[in-house]
Amino acid sequence: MAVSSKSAVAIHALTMLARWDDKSLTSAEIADSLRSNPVLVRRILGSLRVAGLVVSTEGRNGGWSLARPAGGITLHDAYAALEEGPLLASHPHPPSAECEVGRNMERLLEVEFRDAERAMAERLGRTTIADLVRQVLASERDLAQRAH
Amino acid sequence: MAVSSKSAVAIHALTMLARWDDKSLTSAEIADSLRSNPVLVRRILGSLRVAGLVVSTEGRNGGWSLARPAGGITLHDAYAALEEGPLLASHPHPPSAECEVGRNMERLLEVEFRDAERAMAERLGRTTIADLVRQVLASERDLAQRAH
DNA sequence: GATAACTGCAACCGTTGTGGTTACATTTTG
DNA sequence: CAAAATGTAACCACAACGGTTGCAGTTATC
Repeated sequence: MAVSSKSAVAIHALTMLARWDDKSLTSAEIADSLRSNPVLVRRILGSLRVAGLVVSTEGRNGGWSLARPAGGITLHDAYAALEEGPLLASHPHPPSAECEVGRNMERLLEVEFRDAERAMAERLGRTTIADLVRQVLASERDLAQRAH
Repeated sequence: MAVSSKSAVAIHALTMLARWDDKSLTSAEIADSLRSNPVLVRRILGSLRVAGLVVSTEGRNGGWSLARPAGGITLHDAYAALEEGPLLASHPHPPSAECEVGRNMERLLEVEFRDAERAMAERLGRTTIADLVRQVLASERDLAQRAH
């Protein structure tokens, strides 16, 4: 378990905002669904706001809503808004330049790791929040049908 | 920076073992190149041994060597030997089943995250330790040539 | 204008993982 | 036996995470 659950929480929240995009949701409502804490939710949504994915309004009847259509927000957008820096960490400190391998390793690894990250980012970028809402609605439809 | 630098250290060590595979290397020699500590190196190489990537011999003149040809060891092998569990963490605890989104999110996210991880793993699996040794040797050759 | 319902934010807390280190038992070679 | 190596356990400082309390600021409603 390397990457924190912040991205999962963010995607969950974004999906809720997209599912009920006729109104705005409060951090308390989202926290209820997550079985978590309003402050935690506001922290994460705050990062999403900085990234331009959501907007918030203060005061009574305030809350959160999407800043743009759910079809234009990918899972990678959420990930990138929360996780900074490279996914795969290189050496904790520069290796020895006296060693034939040491003086080349950092540079070579950087290329490999960057490509690996890009592969993951590309995959996350293929799914949008709108896709998830569609899947949620489809699941609920199936569930209702099976109840007969 | 989400994934620890253990994988980077492991790949560095494996590349050294492959570069000088006529002899065995000690944890102290590898630690020198990493500017790190022999105990740390033994810890990480210990995991690689469990994964069947390297072998060690105790006692005087002991040390470490590859358990199989460097062309058959990929960067993903090293990564998998050290990092356990999913890369992308899902919810810290199960969301509310009362929420239409909550009761579907975990299952949907698991698919997305697993696919993203697989994309990264696939990329890491394309490069072998032998590839890195070749690149190190090529760099050194260029460097020597440029010295004229 | 007071009150209620929100966001925004700072300050903590306990837990976990990381990188690093010391110390020591064990194994093997010279 | 002595030297050189692995194998481990124990510990430390640090950072991040998930969570929580408390409170200031903002806004709609009565």
